[in-house]
Amino acid sequence: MGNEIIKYLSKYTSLSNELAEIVLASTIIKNFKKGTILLKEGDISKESYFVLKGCVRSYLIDNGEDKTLDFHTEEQPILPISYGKETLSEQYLECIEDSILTVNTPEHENEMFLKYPQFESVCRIMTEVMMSNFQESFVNFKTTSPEERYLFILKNRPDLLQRVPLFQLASYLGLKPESLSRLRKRLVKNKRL
Amino acid sequence: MGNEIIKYLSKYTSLSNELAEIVLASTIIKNFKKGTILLKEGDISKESYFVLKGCVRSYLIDNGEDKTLDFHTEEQPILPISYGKETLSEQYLECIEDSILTVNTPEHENEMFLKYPQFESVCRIMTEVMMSNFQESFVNFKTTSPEERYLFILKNRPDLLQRVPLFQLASYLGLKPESLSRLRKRLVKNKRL
DNA sequence: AGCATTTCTTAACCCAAGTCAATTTTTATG
DNA sequence: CATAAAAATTGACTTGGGTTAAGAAATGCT
Repeated sequence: MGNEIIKYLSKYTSLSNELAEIVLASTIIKNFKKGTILLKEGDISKESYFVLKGCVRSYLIDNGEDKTLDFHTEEQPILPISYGKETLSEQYLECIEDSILTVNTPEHENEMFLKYPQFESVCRIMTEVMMSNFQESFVNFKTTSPEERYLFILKNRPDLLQRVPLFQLASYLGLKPESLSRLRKRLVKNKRL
Repeated sequence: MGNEIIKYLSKYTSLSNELAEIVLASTIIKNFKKGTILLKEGDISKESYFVLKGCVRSYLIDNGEDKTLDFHTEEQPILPISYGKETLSEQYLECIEDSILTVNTPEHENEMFLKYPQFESVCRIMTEVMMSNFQESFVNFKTTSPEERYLFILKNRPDLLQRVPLFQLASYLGLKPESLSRLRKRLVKNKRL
């Protein structure tokens, strides 16, 4: 447990064995019980994460309504919107399963940058990769209907349907639970899905 | 013209006078006529931009349908989704006004990083800022209705309504032109807007 | 200026999502 | 295991966006 983060970094940036050792040695891994709130509205976000095991839901309360922004599962980074900023978070992060996460802070990062300047490059590239992936998610959301989004999840993250309650999935897809219920019914009827 | 980019960088990162000079001296500024396509489907994206003057529309053709992803105007960076990646772009970038842009390439960046290692830090921070802003845009889009999005534009980027044809604004808001037309009519009727 | 093209608006109709309310199913908990 | 609570479904009704088609308004062009 823990070298997943090296595997992940290596996918996008060439990491020397030396630097891999350093990253691995300085990575903080923590366990969180299901239900743990990692970040809540009004907090200042001081940590970013990487999911080794489990599932973290990102959401916000908008006019009293709980709206899921994302589900983070194995091998995915979690970068809070206000991470490293002074502004108060509107975002919540909740472990919806027992989870094992690497935990990172701006202070820790800066320390690493000073000690190992090559690490700055790794982080810049990773942020660029995350930006690119995130842009793709946005495009995907913007150019598809709720039905297409549901089918996309079914195809690309089928595990989510087992791990996540439907009413949370609904808000993730931009729907009310009742509508997701009807959408699913419609699919079964029309396409024998 | 050109020191806007320094002003922009300085908003988010502390730039030494020396580094500011260097950035300014090595910044490439180009003029583009209205209608210029900076990036098109199938291209490999080799340039990122910063708008000094004008307007660049980002869009893609999805099932034959033109869908606007963003409008980039003065003081805004343009980071193509596939910038620096090997993958073929699905995205288009078009100057919808005569525009003055700074032009940047991965090669140029890497050169700068080698010569001026502090510049890597500037770029990392800028990418983090862009990531954060972009996440906020996504949240905004995901948690609002087309009407709310229209009112948001009206409030926060009123210039767009003068600069951009409504049918392009419609797809930006996630609507068909006919629906935007009705939406606007509805607003006038109900809220005397 | 005059004509063609593009953009914008309007109307009628359909369908999917929202709303509200009630019920069923599933899950948690003593 | 029984009961309460939470989650999911269903139904009736409203509303707003998509579709198609037509016409009006604005813009471009020679």
